[in-house]
Order: sequence, then C-alpha cells, then structure tokens
Amino acid sequence: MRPNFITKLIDGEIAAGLHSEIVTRFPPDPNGFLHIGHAMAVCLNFGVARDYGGYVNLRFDDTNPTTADPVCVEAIQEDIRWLGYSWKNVLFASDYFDELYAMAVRLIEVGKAYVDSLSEEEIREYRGTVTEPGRESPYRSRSAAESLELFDRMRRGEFAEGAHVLRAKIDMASPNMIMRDPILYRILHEPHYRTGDRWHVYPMYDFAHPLSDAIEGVTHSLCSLEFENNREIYDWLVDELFEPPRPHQYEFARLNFEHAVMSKRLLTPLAKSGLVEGWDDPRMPTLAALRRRGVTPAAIREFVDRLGVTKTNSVADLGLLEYTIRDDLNRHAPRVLAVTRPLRAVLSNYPGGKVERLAAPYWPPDVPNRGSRELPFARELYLERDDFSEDPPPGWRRLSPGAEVRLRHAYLIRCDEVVRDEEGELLELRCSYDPDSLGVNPPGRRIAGAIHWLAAPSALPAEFRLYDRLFRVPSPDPPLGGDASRESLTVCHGFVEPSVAHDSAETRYQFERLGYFWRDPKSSAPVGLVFNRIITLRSSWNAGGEVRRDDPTKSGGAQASPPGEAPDPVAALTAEQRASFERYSALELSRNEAALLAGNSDLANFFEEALAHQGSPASLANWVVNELLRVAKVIPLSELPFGPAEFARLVALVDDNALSSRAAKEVLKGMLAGEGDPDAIVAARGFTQVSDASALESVITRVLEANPEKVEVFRQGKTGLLGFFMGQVMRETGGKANPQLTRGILEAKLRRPATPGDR
RNA sequence: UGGCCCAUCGUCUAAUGGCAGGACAACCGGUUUUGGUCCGGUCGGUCGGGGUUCGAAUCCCUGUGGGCCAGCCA
Repeated sequence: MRPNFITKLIDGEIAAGLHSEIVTRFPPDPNGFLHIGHAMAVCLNFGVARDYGGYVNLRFDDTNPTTADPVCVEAIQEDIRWLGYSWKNVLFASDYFDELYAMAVRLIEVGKAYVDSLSEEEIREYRGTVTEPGRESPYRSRSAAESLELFDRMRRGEFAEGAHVLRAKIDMASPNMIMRDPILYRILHEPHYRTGDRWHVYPMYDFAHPLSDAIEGVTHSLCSLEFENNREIYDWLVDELFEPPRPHQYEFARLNFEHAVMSKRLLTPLAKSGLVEGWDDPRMPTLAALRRRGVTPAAIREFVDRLGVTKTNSVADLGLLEYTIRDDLNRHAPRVLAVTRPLRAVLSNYPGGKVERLAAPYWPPDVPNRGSRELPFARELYLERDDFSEDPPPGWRRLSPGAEVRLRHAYLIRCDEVVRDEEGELLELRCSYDPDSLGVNPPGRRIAGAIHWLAAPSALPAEFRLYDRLFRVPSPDPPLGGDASRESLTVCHGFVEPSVAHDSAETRYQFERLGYFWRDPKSSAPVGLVFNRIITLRSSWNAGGEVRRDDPTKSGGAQASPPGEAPDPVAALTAEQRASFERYSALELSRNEAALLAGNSDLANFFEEALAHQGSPASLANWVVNELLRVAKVIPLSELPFGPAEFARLVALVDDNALSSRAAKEVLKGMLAGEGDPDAIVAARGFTQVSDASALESVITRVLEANPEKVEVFRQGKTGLLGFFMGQVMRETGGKANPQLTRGILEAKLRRPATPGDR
C-alpha cells in the first residue's frame, strides 16, 4: 500500500510500541453483492493487515435477521478471494449474541442502560431534532431490576415487536443525535439464519459492532466517513465494557463513481429488473460483474492504490480504472486477430486452393514476452467492415477504393472493386495482393496503415459482446429504466483466428485494433465461442469514429467562493464579554485577539494569570491565541503539564531575543511533553539563539558552497529557493540561528555573484 | 438552524512551518506492420478575507462551499 493517513498513524503507534500485532476486520452486511465501491475498504483492511504482518477477520454483520442472505455470504467470500486477499477467521456478529446480551445486562446493572417502553413514534418525538435537544423518556428512571426483568422477557419473546427497546442511558441533549440514548436492542420475532429461533431480541449495529471489535482484539476498525458520528458511541461502549488495549475506529472516504449506481437500494432492484442479466452482468459495478467481464484483480488493486486513502469526499475517475485495466492487460494479453463485423474480400490474383501459414508473433516488440502462432492466409478473407470506406474522411489510414493497406502480419492489398447486391448494399470487395510485400514494404511506396483480417476458410465463428457504460447520465437516479442506455450492450457475430481453440478458456486476449477480450465464463462452453469485451483500446482516431465521451452535463470545477469579508468579531460578544474586550484592547491587543480572548473564558483566564507573572500583553496574547489555542483543542488547559507562569516565561524569552520564535515552539513542545520549565529545556537542549553575525556568515557560506547548482537556479530567478537555504541554515544550527539576521546575510550573498575566485 | 468532518492542477493525490511534486485526462511531437504500447514535451492548482512567522498549502480567527447525523438499517 502507498502511505496514507492510516498507515502513518499505525507507523507512529508501532514506533511508540503500542501494538504487538495489527488486527483489522472487514464487516460486510451479508445483503447484496460487493461492488467496486467496496474495493477500497477491502484493499485497505486487508492491505494494512498484510503490510504489517497482522491479520483480518472477515465478520458478517448479521445483526438484522430480516435482511441477511446466505447467498451473499458465499458470494462475498469469493469476491474477496478473487481480489487476492485472505482472512484469518470467518466470523459472524451472531457468534457473539450471548456475550453481547451479557454485556447489555451488565450495562443495565450499572445504570447505563434501561428498557424503554415508548412507542416508535414517541421515541422519535422525544429524540428532538438536530437543532433542539431531546427529552428524557419517562421510563428512563425505571429501576435496574425492572429493566432487567423486562429485558429478559423481551429475550424470551413475551412482547410484541416494538413494545420495548433497550437503550443506553447517555444524554438526551447531546448535540450528537446518536448519543441521545441510542437503542441497543430491539424485539424482532424473526428467525435468524444462523441462530434459528433462539433470539427474540437482536442488537443494533451501534452496539454489536464496537463490542465485536473489542471481543476479537481488533486494533484498527476502519470504516467509511458516514460513520464518523458513530465513533462517539463506539468509544462510549468500549470504554464502558472493556479494559485497554482497546480498538479504535478510523474513518476514510469511500469510493464514489459517476455513471454508476452503487447503493444497495438501487443495485438490488437493478439486478432483479431484467434490464441486466443479474448481479454479475458485465455492465454492473459489482466485483462479480467485473470478474465475469474479464477485468483482472490486479487492475482493481492498482486502481484503488493509485486513488489513495483520504478523508476527502471525492468522485473517482473512470478513466483511471480504464487505465489500470489496460495497463495490466497490455503486458499480459497475447495479441490475436478477430473480426467482429465481417466484410468478405476476395484476392483475385491469389490462387484458389492455396493456403499459406504465416508466422505471427503473439507480442509486439515493446512487450517483453515471447511466442508466436501460425496464421492461415487464403484467397478469401474477412476484413472489418469499419476498416473500409468508399468515401474516406481526411486522415483515413485504412482501406478504400484504389487504396493500398497492409494486412497485419501478411501482405499489402489494394481494393480494386466494390461488389453490391440489387439494393446497392455492400456485398464484398475484390482486391489484389502484392506477393513481394510479405514482411517488407516495397521501396518507394508509403503505406498508411495496417488492418486486421482472417482467412475465411479457417476462421472460427464467434459472438462478441461489446459493453458500454450502463448509464448515460453522471448521477443516475430512479426510475432506473429511463437512464439506462440501450447501447450498453452490442452483440456482434464474427470470427476469430483458429489458434484460440487451443488456449485455456481463461486467456485474456488483445484482439488487435479492437480491444481486450476473453471468453464469457458463463455462456461460452456449450454454445460456442462467446467473447466479452473487457475494454476497448485507447484511441486517438476520432474523425467519423466513435463519439468522444466528454460529458456536456458534467459540472465544472470547484466554484470560487465569493470575495469574503469577515464579520466584526466584536459584534457577537455579550455585554460582559464586551467589557473584557475593552480592557484587552486597552492593553493594545489586536482587535481579533482581544475579541477571541473575551469570548473564551478558559483562554482568557490563562492569559490573565500569565500576564500577572511577566511579559508584554501583546506578545502574550499573540502566543496564547496562535499557539496555545491549538493545544487547548486537544488537552484542556487545566490538564497541561505546565502553568501560566511557565508559559509567560517562554514568551518573555522570545521577547528578550534569547530565543527565536522557531526555537520557542520547540521548547513549547518540550513543555507539553513534560520536560520541565522553559529555562531548563533551553539549557538542556541548547536552544539559545545565535545572533553573532560572523558565526552565521560562516554557516551560510558553507550552505551555499554545498549547493552551487541551487545558488545558480536562485540567481536565475527562482527566489522561492530562499526558503530552502533558510531551512538548510536552520538545520545546520539546530534551529538556533537568528532568522532576521540570517535572512539578511543570505539575501546579500545570493544577490551578488559571490566571492571572487568562486566559480 | 445544532454538532462532527472535509477543501491543493479538469480528476485523484503528495509536500517534519523551508524548492507546490506525481499520476490520470487533455494537447503537441517522435517511434511503430495495432489510430495500441513506449518515449519526449505542453497546458494546468493551494476556496475567499484577516492574522502569527524570517518564511504558511500547512498554525490561529473568520467567511464560503460540500458531506454526514433526527431508522427499532448498516
């Protein structure tokens, strides 16, 4: 895997000695097939486990007995194996129903969960909205004993569905809707395909998922962005019920595509609609369909790897998938000849019964593979209908009346005559061949192009299925029928060269000039040869050819934000805060800093305490707002390993010019790490600023002499390199160089062509 | 309207606060018995406004835009 924010995180954790083994899990809902959008999740979870020498548990999330489908359980395993991954255990959330139930009981016992008897609608009403807090259920204060008894009776099936639910007791006013007493268990009188009729209560995803992770010892639970809000309940439950080390959930952006429907909601009806053949119809975005179409797992892995793992919502470019498919096939698919739309051509000067066997390499010179086969050549040929034009457009490099082309691996031919039937329909071509042109171009003749062909007597009949994207529009929506393209499948009847009869059925070919194909694994064997087109060749020929796939409907790039103007920060302050603001302003803080402090009492208190110790108000406010605020987002100020006094001392060191601000930030890091007070850190690590001009000068000279070519480039105008030189000097001096001084000397030395004798 | 998350070439994605780079696409050229491949080149970007800093894509504030959350789905 390429490095990404997940692998970097794990690298850090491993360096810190946090893990003995990395364990991930892949948790499909056994309902619906895996599709290309899942490929990211599969490659990430399995790739991380593989790269770090850990393992993956394949765990089917079968917490809902009404939707789980055993057919999908098998199909999903096959898809993952096909992608090239293996797991350590195949597990089911239902394996943990007993443990999960016991944990729910424990939660009730400690007063962290209760049985609620509100109706479904009431629960919804009580939950409030995203902008208004919810209200507590009257049953929330029910005794643990009563909840315990009710929950047990729920389990035994004594109540109707919906009569009661088990909820966590958290906070009905939480700004995160998910934390408003989330439902943990619901009554479902539904047999489960693995546990039968043993249970009448089933856990919700939010309950089962984190706890299953914890039970299994999963270290990294990687899921898609839409579960970000669920992380809070994940952490709450795991902290409540488990001791560290515990699993953590991380979210990444899942794959999105244009011209494809990928939600289960849309895919399932499509699979069953008759519009396509089913889940594995080669036009579907499922992995089963891609597999049947002939796409290689390596191409999909490469595609996912090139996209990368991030938290940015994005739409994947089909062009990249096409590229990785072609790139893989180009190196692995032998070239053979096939004609999809046959046009007969008779060579009038070639003897009737004669058949030549021409040696034809399977690979072009640029692909480092060897091997060749014999290609029969005869008087009667099939050419590609699209390779002949009676009225060729400019730039035509194929056959036309009177023109001469190369038959690939064979002779030059010229079209002498066009034969038509009574209706004027093109019937066949009369051509003549040049017997001296095998393997050589006769001197003095420019041959524009080469076309593919087949000797009619030995050509094998075959069916070709040419697939195009299913949907014309970038974001298809139901009703699906209207958006589905009728041209998404074209069936042609033509021929292939006889050599393919000897090949393994899984061989992927390049039919020269047509695209990559393989035999359809479902319909080929008994019926005859049926080839799926995996993908076309890239083509730069466009005149009169296929329509470019540019989308006029495609929206433009990101919209520029309108020229913005920040509102006055003071306007939002309360009267009391405004008083503080006035006080801070009098201290000559900037307007923004004064307003920020006035509106943040924790920060303001810290600031005022620091001010009581030493330092100028303006620099102190500067450091509090620009540096301390960042750490305050992670650690509450009260839990800092240092206090306002130490912070004030740090700022004073900068003000006294003893420390560069760069070094001061390093010192702050040290203080955060609990290394002691600023003076101690400065002494221990030798951070004292170097402001001695001659000392700096010698360092700078060294840096410039070590990078003569950079100096040259700088003098040619790439002034951005100043940052590079500054960085080098800082590195040399361990960040202690006085930056203003350094910059001044650096600029002076760079401007004029250095010392005499130099260069 | 509350909370959380996200924002870099057309697209996807890199860049311990120190040279904004790569890939795909597009375009131009070269090689070619595939209008393929390969090779060379061109075009093109840090969402806006303030601030911190010698230096900001990166840190702080703010605006804008997008995603997710009000299932007894996952």
